[in-house]
Amino acid sequence: MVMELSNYSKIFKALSNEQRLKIFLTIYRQCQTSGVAKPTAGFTVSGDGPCCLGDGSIDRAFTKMCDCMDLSRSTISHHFKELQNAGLITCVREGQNFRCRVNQDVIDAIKAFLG
Amino acid sequence: MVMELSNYSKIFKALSNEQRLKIFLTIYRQCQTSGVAKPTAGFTVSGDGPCCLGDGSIDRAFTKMCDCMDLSRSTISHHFKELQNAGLITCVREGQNFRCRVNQDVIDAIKAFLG
DNA sequence: TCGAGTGTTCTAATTATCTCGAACTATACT
DNA sequence: AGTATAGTTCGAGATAATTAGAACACTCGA
Repeated sequence: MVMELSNYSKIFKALSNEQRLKIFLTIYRQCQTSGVAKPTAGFTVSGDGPCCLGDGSIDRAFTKMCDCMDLSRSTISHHFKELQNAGLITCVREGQNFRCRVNQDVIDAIKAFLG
Repeated sequence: MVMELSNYSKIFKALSNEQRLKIFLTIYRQCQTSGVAKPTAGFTVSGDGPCCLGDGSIDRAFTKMCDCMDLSRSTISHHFKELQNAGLITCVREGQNFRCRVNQDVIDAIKAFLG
């Protein structure tokens, strides 16, 4: 996957906000295509328990995330859009909610980019 | 290497600016500890030739980077500081100049973080 | 169809980032 | 010492990011 440098900076920017990074990790860990939770290695989140989404999906993500992240719906919506815009996640509507998944290609591209 | 989530967002923030990312790549590709240029995979830089630093080191980096990146010395200095602050690079003074290297541990931590 | 729940869009305020230029400090060479 | 070269710090302006709240639109169940 070959991208412009500006794409990479855009991706890094999407992950540069701690709240947004938390959202991304929630999706990444709980909503893998394999259905298996993929633990993201080597980090701790001080003062925070696991996000309240624990049913293996991120249905009703926005509202639930509002509760556990102390951010408004509009802010969470904006963060989701940023992540989508960077190509990191894809969301498809399922009724009232969304089903989101991480684009593994992009993750792999970042890792390749970093050597 | 276990870090707080905030450390990761800090690292991503450091790489989120395209100019700074360009600086980082210049160091990464030309200043590896092995002494071997490490090509960073999977990206193109539209409209830009290779950075003018082509002698295998980044001596006189600031001034040269000013020339080829069209940024002032103070701005470049600031960007270097950001990269150091995030732990991505380490710079030691050598006379009038600096010798910089990328902290491979941090790069590896990012890759592990991304699964 | 009405109400509750969910996500979006717009607006606005606060805060942070990027950048430069000027003045400054440090080093090297003569 | 004097000069040239290198990088730093400070101040300030412009631009961008973060966030909330209000008003809106969509979906589902009764």
